[in-house]
Amino acid sequence: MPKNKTSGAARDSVARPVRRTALGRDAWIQAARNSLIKQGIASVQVGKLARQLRATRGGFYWFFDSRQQLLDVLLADWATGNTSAWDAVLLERGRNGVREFMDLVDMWVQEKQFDPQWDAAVREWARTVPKVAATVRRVDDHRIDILKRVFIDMGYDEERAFIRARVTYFHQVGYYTLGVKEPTRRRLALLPLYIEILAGTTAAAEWIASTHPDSLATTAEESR
Amino acid sequence: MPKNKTSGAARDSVARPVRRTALGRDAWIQAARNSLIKQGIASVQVGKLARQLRATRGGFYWFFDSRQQLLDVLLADWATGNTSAWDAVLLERGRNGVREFMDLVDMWVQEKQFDPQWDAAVREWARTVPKVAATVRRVDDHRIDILKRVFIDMGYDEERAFIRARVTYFHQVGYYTLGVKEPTRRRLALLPLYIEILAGTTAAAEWIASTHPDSLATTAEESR
DNA sequence: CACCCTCCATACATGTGTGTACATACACTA
DNA sequence: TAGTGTATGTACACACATGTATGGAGGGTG
Repeated sequence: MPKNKTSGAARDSVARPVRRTALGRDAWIQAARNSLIKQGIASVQVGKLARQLRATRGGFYWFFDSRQQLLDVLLADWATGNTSAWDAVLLERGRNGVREFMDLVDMWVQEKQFDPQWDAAVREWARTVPKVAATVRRVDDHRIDILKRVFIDMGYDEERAFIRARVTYFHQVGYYTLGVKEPTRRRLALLPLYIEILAGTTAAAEWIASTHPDSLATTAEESR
Repeated sequence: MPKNKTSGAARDSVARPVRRTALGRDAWIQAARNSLIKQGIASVQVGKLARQLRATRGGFYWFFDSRQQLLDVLLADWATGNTSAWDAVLLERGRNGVREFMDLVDMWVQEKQFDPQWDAAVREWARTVPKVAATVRRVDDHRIDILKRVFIDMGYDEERAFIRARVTYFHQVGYYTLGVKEPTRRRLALLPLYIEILAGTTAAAEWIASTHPDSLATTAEESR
């Protein structure tokens, strides 16, 4: 057993500043979520997170028993955190169905309140881990059901509302899965055409005019 | 250097039968593709493939310089192999646009000629590897362009054809990304409703009747 | 039959990730 | 100021993946 401990700095000391406040459990979780979203579940490694946090792996195991436990937390966080915005739409029910639908559309266009990249990352994760797949499926079914109610409020019968909910949701998932990057302007310009197909109504123009008065709806060239 | 070689069986010899014929390069590629589709790109490991093939890693490096080279082949194979069916649709152009559209729909419903799981696996892979993402993007754009031409043949103007192509393609990607599993019967029953929304025509019923006379189009309960 | 080329097995070196043991620094309290 | 719980650093053991070096089995061909 070699006891070469003359120098306090070991091999992997990389200019680690003295931290005044403790990291805390949440810091590890946030770092993990960011890594998950940006580089996939395989990149969520204790050592990598430690480097990002300017720390070593030692502290991690104070908060978590194992890496797997962290992953479980990550999944649970997603299931509750990235769907709450959906539920809000149905809280004020009985309004015009079109209005409810536009609230969801607004959520997608703005990309506030819910993060499509987060969705995509978890979906990628789910493809190879059954437990994750089950959770994602629950969330998807829930969201589709919300959409279905919205279409029912718009006057569609059960079956047609279900199909439109599916088409709309699948379309949105595909849109983000393909990573389409368009400026908000362009997105708003195309919006009426999307709405016409998905919702079967042309009542998108005045909504855009009222919520985004700065958009001139210029139909520019496609710029995915 | 310990020379305990009394037994010919080493640590990783797992009842390996004497192989009469050589594996060949294609055997490695096929095993890799299967593993990619079923368990993701991270599972494509030289050791794992060797075990599946009842061999050791030794032979692999005779055909490939590195694991990366195998992955490159895998990507190239997908780009050419899983899109050829799309191109075939446009070879006999000038037919009825509805007919062309139905050919694509048939491809999706039958899940022949192209493998949605293969698509999903590569898409998952693309999310974290830019080079793969670039290839997937090229393929996606190409397919969307094909769909656009089909809609133009149906009578839509450029812009509307483009949007319908997108909605249709995104919808399909989402459908497979979510891993919806339905019996073909159920799928055919819902088809007219899908077509009505996506293509804006009700000309799906007679097509189903002519190509799938055995389907009674029973609108059963949803059974994702 | 000898030879050679193809293909595969074995052993080794290396890198990297996880989890555990233990020492240690810091803050807060008595 | 001594003490206690919280949080982190350091070192070790282990597992496993990649890639290299090298020997050898086996079939075709002169």
